[in-house]
Amino acid sequence: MGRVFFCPANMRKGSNVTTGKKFEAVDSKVDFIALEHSILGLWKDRDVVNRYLHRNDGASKKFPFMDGPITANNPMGVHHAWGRSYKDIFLRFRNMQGYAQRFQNGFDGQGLWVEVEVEKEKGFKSKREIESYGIDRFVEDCKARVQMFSERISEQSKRLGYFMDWDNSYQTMSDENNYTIWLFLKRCADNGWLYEGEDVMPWCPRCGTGLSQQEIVTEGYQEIVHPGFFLKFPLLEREGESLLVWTTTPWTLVANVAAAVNKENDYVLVENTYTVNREERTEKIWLGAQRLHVLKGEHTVMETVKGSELAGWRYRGPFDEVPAQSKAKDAHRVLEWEDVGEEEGTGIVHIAPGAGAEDFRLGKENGLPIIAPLDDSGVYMTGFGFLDGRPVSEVNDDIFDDLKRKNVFYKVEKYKHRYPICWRCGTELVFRLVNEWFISMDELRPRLMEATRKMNWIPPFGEAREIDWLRNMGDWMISKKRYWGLALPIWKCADCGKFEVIGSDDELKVRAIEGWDAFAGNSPHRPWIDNVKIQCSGCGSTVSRIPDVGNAWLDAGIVSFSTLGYRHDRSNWEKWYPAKWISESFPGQFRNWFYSLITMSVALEGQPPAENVFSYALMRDEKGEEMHKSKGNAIWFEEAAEKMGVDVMRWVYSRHNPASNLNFGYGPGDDVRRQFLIPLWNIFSFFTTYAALDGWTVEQSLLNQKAGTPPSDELTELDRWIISETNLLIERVTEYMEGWRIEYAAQAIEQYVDGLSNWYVRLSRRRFWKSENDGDKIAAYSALHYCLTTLTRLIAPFMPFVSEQMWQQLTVGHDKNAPDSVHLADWPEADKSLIDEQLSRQTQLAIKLASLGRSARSQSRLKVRQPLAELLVEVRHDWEREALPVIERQLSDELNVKGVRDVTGKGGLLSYEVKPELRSLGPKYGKQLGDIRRLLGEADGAEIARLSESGQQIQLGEFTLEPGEVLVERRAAEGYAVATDGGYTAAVSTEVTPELRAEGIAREIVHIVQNLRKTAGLEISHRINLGIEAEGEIADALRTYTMYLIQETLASSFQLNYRVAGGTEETHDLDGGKVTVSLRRA
RNA sequence: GGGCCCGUAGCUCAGCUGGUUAGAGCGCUACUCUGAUAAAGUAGAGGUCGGAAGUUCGAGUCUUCCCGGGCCCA
Repeated sequence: MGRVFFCPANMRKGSNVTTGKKFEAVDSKVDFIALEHSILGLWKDRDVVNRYLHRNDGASKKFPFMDGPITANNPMGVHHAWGRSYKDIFLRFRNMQGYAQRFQNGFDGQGLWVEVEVEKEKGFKSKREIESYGIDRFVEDCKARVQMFSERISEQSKRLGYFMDWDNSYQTMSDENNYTIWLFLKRCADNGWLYEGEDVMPWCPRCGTGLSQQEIVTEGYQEIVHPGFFLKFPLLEREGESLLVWTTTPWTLVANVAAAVNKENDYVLVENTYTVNREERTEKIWLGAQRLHVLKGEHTVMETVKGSELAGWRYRGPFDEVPAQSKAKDAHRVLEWEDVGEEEGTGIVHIAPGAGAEDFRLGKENGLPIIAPLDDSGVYMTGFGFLDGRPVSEVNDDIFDDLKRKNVFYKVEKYKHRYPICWRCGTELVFRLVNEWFISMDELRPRLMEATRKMNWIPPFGEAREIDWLRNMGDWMISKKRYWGLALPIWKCADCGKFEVIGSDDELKVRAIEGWDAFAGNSPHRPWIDNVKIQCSGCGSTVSRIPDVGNAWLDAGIVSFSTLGYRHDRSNWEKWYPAKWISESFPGQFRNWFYSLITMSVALEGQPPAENVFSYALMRDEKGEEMHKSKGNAIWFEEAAEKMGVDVMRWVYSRHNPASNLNFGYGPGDDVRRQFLIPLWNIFSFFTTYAALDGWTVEQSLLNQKAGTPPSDELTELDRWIISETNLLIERVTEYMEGWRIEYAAQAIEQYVDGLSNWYVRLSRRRFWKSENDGDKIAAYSALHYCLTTLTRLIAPFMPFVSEQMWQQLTVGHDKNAPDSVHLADWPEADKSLIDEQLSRQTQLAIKLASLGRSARSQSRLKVRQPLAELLVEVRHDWEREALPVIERQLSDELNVKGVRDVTGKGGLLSYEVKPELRSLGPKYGKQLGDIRRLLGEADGAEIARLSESGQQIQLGEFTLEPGEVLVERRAAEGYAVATDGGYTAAVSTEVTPELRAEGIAREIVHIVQNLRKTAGLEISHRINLGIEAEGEIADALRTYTMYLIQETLASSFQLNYRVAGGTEETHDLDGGKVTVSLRRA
């Protein structure tokens, strides 16, 4: 090694920046949760959050984040904390790198979810109750709820260590947000994309509103058991024959218009004999050829035809007598429909275009009449006979009886399937014919796809998911027949039918012909906005707003415009749009926020709203099961924060692969605390304890630029190694974080900490412990301090609390240029000149050989305290042989041997004993086995072992043995204990000479004294008076190693065969005799 | 029916563009070591990398098909 001058770039801030401040010892025991609270106080006292938010205000490079609004309807759970940790971590990382950023948090507050909670609070069960309570009061209650939970979530987020501009969060319920959506909707109308349509929609009878496609798919399906009704449709032109149909929604039978078959499939006519009420009955029934097993009783197949033969047949419907059927009953016939399958039911499908989404489409294609049976509360309208005025949920039994009476009932059996339910109240949905407002997607769809492909999706399969959604989705239904939400700015003339979209508050004021004064001063919500009337530009009539409110994803989708002053402050908007990145959980957001954000951005500006989309999966409990309040396995944020600690929580999140579900709980938290956080803390505690003891200060650091820069030979190989590793770590973590591979970054840090703890510190302990303040000791302090201060900044984004504590004690006041919070510090930059790949590989080799050496020692049954003469190693590569002298010291220290010898290629560490494998050789060779046994004994065991293990045949005199026909046993060569793995071998000589034995005894005694010091409650720095009573070889050893004993145990005085009066004492029975140790603080 | 993801040790998962003998943590047992460590080390196991075929000098990794699980759409 040449003389290299050390001066790490990240410490090169100028001369004389250090102070003579001493370190304060840190206890190895720590209460992380108390620490977190004290750090929260420190941040407050020093105004750290504010200074953090504005530290890059003047920066030329920027990295704008656009926050997806969190629903302000409930307190935050640990699953929210997961997503918010990602946001905070990447924001902190970029902030340390010096990018200007946006720190605006968002709250989502309009929509049915809030209404449902307020209804629960008030005990409302229907829309009528809301209206009699007063829409204005109800809306105010919704606003208040959102306000309350916004504050609650803000407080929780602060506890999480989430640094945001909390006083400046945006609200989707704000006037600005709503009016910006008006602008968007007007643009849609101008482009001809906005229309009012009739459709059959999934409908919640309790909430009295339709649900959009997006809403159903999230949590919208449940396994439900329904009655599967089988019934007969008698055919008009084929006397005595019936179609057998099946339905799980008997309430739709009254709206039946047609029956459908698949023209490709086979259908059969059967003569079916079965018993009803002890009476035998025979009927002719048509059904799918693959569905015969649904029949009761006996059957005989009479005829088989393709479905196309059935098309056009007319039948009598089950409810032809009710008035509402008057327009349909003569039209009942069989249709062809390719979607009819053979997997369930009878192969013949009942079609009710007014009560099913697919039915509606089929009806339109075939020009069928539509019968719509239900009102908006799920109650039958008039014209449906005995069903009139009855709620849909109660009619199954009566329909059942009625069909029996009409003799068209065949049978009923339970049927379990996935059925849509209301995602907020759990009510089973029905399908209803309604008028709703839509944004047409035909023109937008290709543009949305193009924008989606331009974005960088993390994980990459997100793009495919979004594209798949865009390909399959229908038009966007944006209306909702509710109260609390965006007031759709659509005024539709009752007289001429013309509708107009108002694009802003100013425009409305100009157009208003009445009601403006009643509205002015209120937010643009119901009921106040509904006062405002305009004049129809078509016919001049006075026009009211439609009563509908908007889909909540409009609210969240507009934020890339509304939060940036798109309407009034273009330059600000231009500065921050489009976002550099956004982040949400992916399972729901492809069709929700990602979708609406892209749609609105493309519609208004023709470009993607963000460059990068970082998304993540779902949280489960630690057993992998879904978390549910009712199941009792949900974890509240506050509880987790105070029990597990926020740093631990955040590290659990950080080290996890975001693309897969996270099994979260106290078990995994505990693992992180024990395996990562405590070892990390212990290094910190170790450093401060000894630095305080020795009075070492940063002024003395070899890694600061000072007059006479120290040459590298002050630093050991070990120091240079850990400094190299530190710079490698900086490189890696930076690269991973820039590539959004947060879990790689966290795992790299974990590996580094493990190496720092279990190799660097472990092997350096003696350097700190020895009493003289020499160059080697100063080098050790310098290296370790450098590592810790660098590491502190690398972990700051992930664990803001513990990193802050470490920064305060390692840097603040020691380095004059250091900011008073780690979160105001710069992200470290790697100094490539300090990275030594060769040294890295060499040390890896040392770690591997040490592991083998420990294994060998453990087989020798000799304690590591017993010094041994030498370690013999075999390695595989030339560079490894050359590296051995470099790592010799590390190995001999770690394994307590006097020297390391390279025996690569020399053999001899192992001897092999080969025996015949009798089970296979016996039957094969019979009596010749004796010869084989003899020949094997004479042969070269090592050579046979080699052949056998490389799968080659073995020539043994006249015999040729297969590789599996010998058994190889390894023995260590005489006088050695051996361990081998993957071509590497380590052996220790097991011979203990009298000299080695004496040294071993001395070390044993030191060990006993050290333990006794602990027992006596002495601190590390206390000096003692020591007395030992012993005889024979123990006494001899102590005489030889008196100086060693005194140094190691900090003894001011030592006397052999003496008992320290009034001290602590212990007697031990050693191999060489009894020994009594007594000591007392000097 | 279409799209996406997943299948590696008892459990939870790593394994990046194909490359020596597939790893970690947890869990179990035994032993060792310890004046930083509530730790650590060593050993014992435990795997036909879901299955089959193919491409290749070489496949956990690429291709195809199949099986199983999950999510989404229809």
